[in-house]
Amino acid sequence: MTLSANRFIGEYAYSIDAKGRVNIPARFRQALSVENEGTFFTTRGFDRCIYVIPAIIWMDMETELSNLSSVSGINRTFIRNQTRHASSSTYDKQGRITLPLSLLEYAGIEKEATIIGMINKIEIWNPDYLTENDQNNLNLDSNAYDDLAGKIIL
Amino acid sequence: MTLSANRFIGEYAYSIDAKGRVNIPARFRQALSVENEGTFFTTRGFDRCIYVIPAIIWMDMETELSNLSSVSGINRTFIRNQTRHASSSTYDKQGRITLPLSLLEYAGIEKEATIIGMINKIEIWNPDYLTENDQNNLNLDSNAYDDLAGKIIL
DNA sequence: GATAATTACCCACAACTACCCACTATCTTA
DNA sequence: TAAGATAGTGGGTAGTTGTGGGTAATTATC
Repeated sequence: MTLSANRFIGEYAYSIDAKGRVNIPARFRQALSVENEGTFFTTRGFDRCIYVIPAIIWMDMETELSNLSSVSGINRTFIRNQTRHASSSTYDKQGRITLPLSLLEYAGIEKEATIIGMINKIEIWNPDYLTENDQNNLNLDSNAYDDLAGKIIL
Repeated sequence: MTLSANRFIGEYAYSIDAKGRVNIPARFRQALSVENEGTFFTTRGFDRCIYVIPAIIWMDMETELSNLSSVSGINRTFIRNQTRHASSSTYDKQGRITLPLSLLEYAGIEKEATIIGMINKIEIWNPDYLTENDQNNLNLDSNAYDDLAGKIIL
């Protein structure tokens, strides 16, 4: 089963319950926690969404951060911004994770959530923001989109 | 549980009580005191904040200091500046630490404090100074920030 | 050396979180 | 098609976490 280790694809619709729990698609669960006993990391995404990141990938990033010299002010600010919204997490017996309230607010998620596989990480969206966000990106830079499509073909 | 030993991430809001005690986030406690029975060190941060440093990391720094020749005046000054504001500490049964008044004054902390995990150490901030500080750094050096973001990607 | 001030240790309680169990719907397999 | 397994959702409970305050022990002051 090495084929799809840490490779997430597809879109899923789930609900958030009163305790802030979301289901992780069954297909994602194994890859999320490979070799790390069910541990992974959540943080803010570049867009207005939540990132769920496999431990191996997050740890690499952490290691790079720990190699930055604390003497530089901008390094310190960068480290802060990388870690402040992040936390490690595990899922419960039913395969759900509890999302911090701060992240749910950031992503504007209340009851419904769309989960998208982004190859090496997972995104959790407010379903409305998702389509809106991508439409905006397309409007701003449709040429770049076509370039990518031209290079990365099926 | 080797996964996140001595790896501090996340942001937490706590209050300082009348006795100068702050809670240490439960998730940090174990990593803070690995192999040293609850002992760690507090000192001034580079920014206007308080550092809380695991014993293992502090001891490494002490060792390097002890290798500096005392014949050099600048070495002596450097050693002094590293140690004069530092002290060792432990937490009480509820997981709190008592911060020296001098450090609280240095960081301008009164009732509210923001605690940030900085991978291998912890920072304690006056919530107002924190955002102000990082905004200043960004204004001064946003190019360097973008460079870092380009290299260290999620 | 007696008293005041500070610190360390202990207990108490409310809020929250993690863990457990239960139910339904869907998918798989015989 | 029936039966079992898996997946998604909801809720209860015990343990943990954050916060306040009291008392004894230690340190400082006169």
